[in-house]
Amino acid sequence: MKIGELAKLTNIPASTIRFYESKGLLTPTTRSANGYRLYTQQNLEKLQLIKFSQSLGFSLNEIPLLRNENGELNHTIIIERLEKKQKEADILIEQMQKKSQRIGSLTALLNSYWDKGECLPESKLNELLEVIDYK
Amino acid sequence: MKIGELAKLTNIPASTIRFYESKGLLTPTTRSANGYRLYTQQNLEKLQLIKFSQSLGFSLNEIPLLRNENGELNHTIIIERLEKKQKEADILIEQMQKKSQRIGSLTALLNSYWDKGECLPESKLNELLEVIDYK
DNA sequence: TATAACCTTAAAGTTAGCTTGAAGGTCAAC
DNA sequence: GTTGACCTTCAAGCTAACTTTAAGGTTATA
Repeated sequence: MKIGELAKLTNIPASTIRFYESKGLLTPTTRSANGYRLYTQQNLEKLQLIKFSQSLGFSLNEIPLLRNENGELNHTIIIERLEKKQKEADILIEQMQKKSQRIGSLTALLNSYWDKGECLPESKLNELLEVIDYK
Repeated sequence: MKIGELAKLTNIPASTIRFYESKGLLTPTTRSANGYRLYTQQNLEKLQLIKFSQSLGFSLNEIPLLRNENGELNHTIIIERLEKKQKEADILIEQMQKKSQRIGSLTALLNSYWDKGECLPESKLNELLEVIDYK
């Protein structure tokens, strides 16, 4: 199939597919006589695997590292990196939860000032940050 | 105080402080005769508030929007935006939790293949993605 | 045959939040 | 009087993952 068809099937812009090629991530198996890129079902699956890997938190630079020299997926490395990504994700979750809590506390605090008809004393920032457990 | 002192006190590089000024976020109250930037305690607090706002998820472009024309913090807008940021954070947490679970399922699946001495069948990607609840 | 919908390449632009570099002025100490 | 640590401005560079533009070749259809 030509690049436009692949783009439609995967919902990935042709420009992005060409960009991935320039990064060495996905080279079409063949070219037609006129120079058009021709993709196979395997190419399509590899493209989907790229998007899937991204969704797991892998950068475009990391994706080729999941395969060994002959292009096969390397189980050992994949599992190792997956566990690392999971740890990173879990740390991020914790940080985001703290952030969400801080926002909640801050909102409550601002509302209590507001209810008293007062303004947030910008000079009391440091106290404020302690109240909502920042730093 | 001069920019170097402010940089040391806040642990923010002088280049970053100048960059914030170029973005209209923090203008020093005065300049000395030789053109050096001179900052006050209020300037320092405003700088810390910038960093704090960033930590809550506000972009540099959003930060000025939290103040009204005369430069005062606008409670109504702040609370409105804080609630929006909290929702965004909570959505991100959910997504990250799903991602972490997907990684866990995928790792388990890969390990089960591996234990049987088999390789991941790249062509069965679609089945795989269903197993780990992707899409 | 013309026109629209494809395809090609190479290079530049985008966004955010900085950092780095070049070229030079200021100031305190030795 | 010179060395070194400051400060100044303006401009360019950086990263990631694309997108856009320009200039041109190909193909299907009316």
